[in-house]
Amino acid sequence: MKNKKTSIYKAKAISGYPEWLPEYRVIELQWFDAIRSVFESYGYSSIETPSVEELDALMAKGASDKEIYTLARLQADEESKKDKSDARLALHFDLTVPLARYVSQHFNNLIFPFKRYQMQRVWRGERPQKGRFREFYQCDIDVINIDNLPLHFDAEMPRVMHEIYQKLNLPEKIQIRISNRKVLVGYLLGLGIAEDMIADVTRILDKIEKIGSDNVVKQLTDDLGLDTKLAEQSLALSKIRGGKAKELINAVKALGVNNDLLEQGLTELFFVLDNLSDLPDGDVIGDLSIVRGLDYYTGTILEAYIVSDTDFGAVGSGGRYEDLTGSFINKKMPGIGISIGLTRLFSWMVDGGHLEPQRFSSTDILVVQSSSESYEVSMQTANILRNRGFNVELFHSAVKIKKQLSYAEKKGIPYVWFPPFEGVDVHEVKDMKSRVQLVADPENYIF
RNA sequence: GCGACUGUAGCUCAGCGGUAGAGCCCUCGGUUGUGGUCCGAGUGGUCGCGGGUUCGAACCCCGUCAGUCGCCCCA
Repeated sequence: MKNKKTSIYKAKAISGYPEWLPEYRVIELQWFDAIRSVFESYGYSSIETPSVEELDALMAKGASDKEIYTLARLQADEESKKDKSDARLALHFDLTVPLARYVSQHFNNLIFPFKRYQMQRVWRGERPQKGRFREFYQCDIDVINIDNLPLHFDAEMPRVMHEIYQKLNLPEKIQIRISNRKVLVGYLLGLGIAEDMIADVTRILDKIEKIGSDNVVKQLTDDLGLDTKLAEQSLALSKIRGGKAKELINAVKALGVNNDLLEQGLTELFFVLDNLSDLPDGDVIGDLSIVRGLDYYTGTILEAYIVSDTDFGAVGSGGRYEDLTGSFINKKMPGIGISIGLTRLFSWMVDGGHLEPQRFSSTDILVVQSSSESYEVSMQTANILRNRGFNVELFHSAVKIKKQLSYAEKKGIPYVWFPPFEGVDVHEVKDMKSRVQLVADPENYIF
């Protein structure tokens, strides 16, 4: 190994691309299992779509403001770059657009309403930050149907979300906040705000919790030119928040704005909140400051936050879209879906020290190798134990027992097995925790 | 894309103009087949990179790259 230091590529983490040590990865896998079992308990089917889609497909919904990673071949020369036959590929930035493509493509083979779950990495080129990654897992469920989709599904989504957060053993409460874009948009239109300003106004209203009411009014007036009264009226809706469906609806009505869309939205929101009223107080609330991305959501919208750390950002979100597949197929297909931000939530747990590191490996038994001549007997012993269903590791060289025990200790392996060796013709097993060592038969020893 | 701060050993950091340091980790040892402690020894650094100032730069200046946090946006 004459590698000159100067030629070594210094190992370093790439910002925004998280990875965990084995003792935490185990827990991440447990999370996947827990989430999957809840998804399946509600009858969702699993699919997986490729990491890439054609760039045109990803952009079809006009989501061009997302930071999309495109793929390029290192060997691509000028000639092939001009080759139009190669469609440009890009990494998906969420799982909803791939779903739309998938449903359109496999339309004839799917059963509707199509309920699917998908747990995959997604990629976004945004600048990394605390809780914000460039590569991360999203765990999604969506229901998509032809022509119309019952409102019951709008209530099922937060219920599934709630169940998952319960299952993950989190140290802090997660709150699911629900609103309805028809309420928000209808209210603002009813106030007389121009349709083409709705997006800008809602974007600012969304910041109420982060920057406070005064600053919201300031931005609405300074940046958008709303007069102070209109700004305050706009804000009035966003201040409404609460658990009881009826009171929430009445509070909106008390603002005295009349608009058909608003009425429709209130009816939907009431249905959803009322349906969830059996859940513990504060776990699910109506919150009219919720805005969500403006791309395709049209009805119910929801976000989930860590109550003690809302600045950390949403750890789950979702909503209803009137027509998801419009750009892929000539059918109207409404849907509703949610996404659990697994990586964000998991990283919060790791960084906050909320996770108890697990064993480095799942090895149950380490079989000692006494000498190079005894390799055969050690291997046979390991096989016997492995055939009985245990996870067994055979130590990789005949070094001092001290080193082999130390290895087992560090890896958290609970048992060390000593096959017969010179002078001793029985097997022995040591319980690392109690330090007790006994004569044992690998064929039938009960651990 | 914009702004603030930070880059010294594998990790956490000290040093802040005069020949590179600590703790942890790792390796070896404290005799015979037995791990968590303790003791001793050792390996390991282009002080992010490139210029400049200076007799002399890890330290000062400029640039650059990277990281962290915030804005934007979002899981």
